[in-house]
Amino acid sequence: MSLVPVTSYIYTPLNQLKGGTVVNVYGVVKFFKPPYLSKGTDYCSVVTIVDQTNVKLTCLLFSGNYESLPIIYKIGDIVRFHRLKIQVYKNEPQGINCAGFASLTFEGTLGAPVIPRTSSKGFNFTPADHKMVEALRVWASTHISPSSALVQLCDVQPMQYFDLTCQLLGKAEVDGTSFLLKVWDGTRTPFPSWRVLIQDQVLEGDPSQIQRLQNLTIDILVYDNHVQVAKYLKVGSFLRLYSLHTKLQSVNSENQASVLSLEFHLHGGTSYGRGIRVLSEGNSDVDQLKKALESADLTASLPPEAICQSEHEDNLLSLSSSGSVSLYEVERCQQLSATILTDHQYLEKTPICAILKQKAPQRHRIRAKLRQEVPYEDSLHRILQDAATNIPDSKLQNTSLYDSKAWTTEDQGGRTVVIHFVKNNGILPLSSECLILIEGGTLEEITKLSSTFHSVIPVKSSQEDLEVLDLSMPFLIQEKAHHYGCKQCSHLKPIQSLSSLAESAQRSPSSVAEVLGIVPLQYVFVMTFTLDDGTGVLEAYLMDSDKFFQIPASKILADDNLQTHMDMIINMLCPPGIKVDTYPWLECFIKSYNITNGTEQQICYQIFDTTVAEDLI
DNA sequence: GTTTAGGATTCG
Repeated sequence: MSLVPVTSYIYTPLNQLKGGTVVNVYGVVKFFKPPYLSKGTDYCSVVTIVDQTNVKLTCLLFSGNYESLPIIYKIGDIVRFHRLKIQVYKNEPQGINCAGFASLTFEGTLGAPVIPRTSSKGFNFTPADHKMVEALRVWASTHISPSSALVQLCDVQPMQYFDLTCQLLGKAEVDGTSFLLKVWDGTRTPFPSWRVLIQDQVLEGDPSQIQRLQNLTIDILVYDNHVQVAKYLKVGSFLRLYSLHTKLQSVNSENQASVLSLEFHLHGGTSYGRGIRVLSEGNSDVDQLKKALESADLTASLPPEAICQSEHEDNLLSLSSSGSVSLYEVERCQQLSATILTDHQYLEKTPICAILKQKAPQRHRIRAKLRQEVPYEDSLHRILQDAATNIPDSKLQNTSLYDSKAWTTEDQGGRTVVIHFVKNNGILPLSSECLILIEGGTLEEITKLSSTFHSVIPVKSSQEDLEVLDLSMPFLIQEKAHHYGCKQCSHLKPIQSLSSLAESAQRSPSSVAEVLGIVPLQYVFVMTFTLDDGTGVLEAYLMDSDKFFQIPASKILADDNLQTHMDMIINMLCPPGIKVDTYPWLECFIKSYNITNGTEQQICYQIFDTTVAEDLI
């Protein structure tokens, strides 16, 4: 045993971590929450790193001293942690700081100087460390999506989360739960910033500077836990605000014209790394910001002009003055468009709020997101559940048309299920050729039965005869093919009408529909898209046989692959389980037209000449 | 000396 000072540290690759050990690690920051005051006594920072083994490690770092937590500015930064304890949480290794924890942080950009950011004094840094940082930079450049380029205010879009690098010009207390920050980055937003009402005397900052830069200055409201942080920020300091949220609002001004303004919110909580961090001088992003401030377009700070829809329609057309899409780095379809236009590319974009104020007929190009979460299976479940409360009538069982068999479930509140096996000339066909009617079945049961029997019709008992359910429900199910009827045009006939069908016709959806008085829906995708671009919401119809989805509507019922394909497209347009804000953008052409509904005039919108982008299908 | 949080957007 010798007491020679440690001159070289061993760094454990992230795929070799064992619970209960204390290790030294290097990694690229994949996610982080800037230090914030925890509910306990310490500041907390959550940092997820990854290394060349492609294994991730989430670290919980606590300290009573804000400065001693890693000085991470953005995703892609490289960190070195010494004396990190590895524990196991939810069956995964997790890092947590322990006595003697120390960190260094480096910019992750290839070629940038290797200068550690740290509060540690007398830290050890060798040529081997230098190499380690360089190696991680090289690896990250091909394995980590390039760290999000700086989003400037001229690039921001309505309805977006992004990180903003800016200088603080003014601040003011608004109320207990919100605080106003006035900031700028030298560029001008595509829509004028909202102005948060405050009492003049509470604004801290240079009023003449704020006045001079008013058209380059935005108002940000920060809430809840961020208020404390905001209070102590120094006017003039350089900041990064993480996961700032934009929202475009249409506000009626005094003269009744609508004025659009862009709101900036830093919501409460720390989800997605929401927070504020003061950037130190010498940071390359601060240098870049300073250059932008110096070269700020002073013509952009000419007298105020509200963008007014009735007078300056043209000003509204472009959502981004730079014409570029947001640089916040996510999948292609989230920032570009999941759809492409097949014609009329000359049309410029119009915000929905402007379209809603115009007369029909018109043609517009829009960029919006689907708003609805598709309730498809849920609504089928609901219709079937409703139908199952209807008590099957034993008088309607075992007729000349069908043989019936009834069950009562024991563990489901005595739900009764009746299956009626439709006969052919008094004889039951083989199950693979048999049409059955089902009362009280669940979607799972119906799906299962449809794989055994040729066709399934969900029914319920009514006064005289069985009848089909709500036409929101398929009237006929054949394996995975769901056949729907038109709610408006169908005039339902009793189920006994099936007895007029010949054997082969019993299995044909069009024949079944005809005798039951159902007008089958034509093979056209008919959908209502609720489109939202942050300025307004518009309901547009899509009536499409093959163009939009590039799937022939007539073929989809019979083709599993096409159905899967369609599901994928729909899931891509409105991914289940995520918020609308993160849905992909859709660029669409819509045309407006007038309809008369009784005495009421109404404007409707239909999507045309738009198709789902090919690289997404 | 212990707890904090344990990534996974607000709803103002």
